[in-house]
Amino acid sequence: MAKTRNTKQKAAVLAAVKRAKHHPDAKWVYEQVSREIPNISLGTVYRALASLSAEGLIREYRQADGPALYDPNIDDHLHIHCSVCGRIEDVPPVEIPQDVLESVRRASAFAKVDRVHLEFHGLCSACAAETAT
Amino acid sequence: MAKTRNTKQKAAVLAAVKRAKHHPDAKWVYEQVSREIPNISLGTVYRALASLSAEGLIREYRQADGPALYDPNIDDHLHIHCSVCGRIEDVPPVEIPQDVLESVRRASAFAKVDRVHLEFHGLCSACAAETAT
DNA sequence: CTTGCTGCAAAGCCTTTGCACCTTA
DNA sequence: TAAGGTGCAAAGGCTTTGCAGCAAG
Repeated sequence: MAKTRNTKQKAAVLAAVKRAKHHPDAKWVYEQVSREIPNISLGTVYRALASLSAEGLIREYRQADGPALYDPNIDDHLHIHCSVCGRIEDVPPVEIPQDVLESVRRASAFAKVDRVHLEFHGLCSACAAETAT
Repeated sequence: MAKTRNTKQKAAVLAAVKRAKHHPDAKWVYEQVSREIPNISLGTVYRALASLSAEGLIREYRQADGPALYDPNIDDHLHIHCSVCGRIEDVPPVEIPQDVLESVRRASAFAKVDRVHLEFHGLCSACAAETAT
């Protein structure tokens, strides 16, 4: 890995992501960091986010729709999405049994299966309460 | 659902997706259909794909990176991606046990968990053969 | 005839990138 | 002072959309 410098921009981006109480996107981070460094550019935010992800200090979470999200939580975990409001919460990892992976491998004729993407969708309690109304 | 008309454009788009031996994107479909209907527009292809997906005749498969893919196979199934060449193959569905879903629901404090997204990544046999060389 | 569909082109959204200047180590 | 980072703005990839004319039912 190429050596990376400590700049105030990158530090501010890291701090912003780390203090987020959700899974922010680049725009949110940009707005946050702009308060401290008013002339920072969005391009720099993207570059810092990419660099921090590569270093493992944050996690990049690309979604099928919408912008990439950045996750301050680098521990192993999964996500659940509320289908109504879009809220995303962390949940503990779920293990897929080896024999299931093996059957997937056989069904696909792949040489190996090394990664599984698992994500949940549901209805968060806030939206459930509103719906009930 | 609003009633939808049968146009030759839509029929040609459906036929193109159905005869695809892979998971085509809009551009591929556009190129295919252009042979029959040379002046069809890409916008129409997108609209037809959206309409056919809504009708359940094909399946839309949005990826985190790259274009949306359209799947001629509407039976319940999952996908495995080769991390080297990007090839995508279908695999049979994998059931997540109810008690696992329930523990996810509890961990997230969601009212319910109704959908699970599961996808595999690995190394396809063709790429494995090349790597071995 | 009515209303949805089409072709065209423009715009939109998110992200990356080229470049000249600046700053870190 | 060398090399990576920054700001700016432009471009890029993919998709959607406004509009006026066309065609299916």
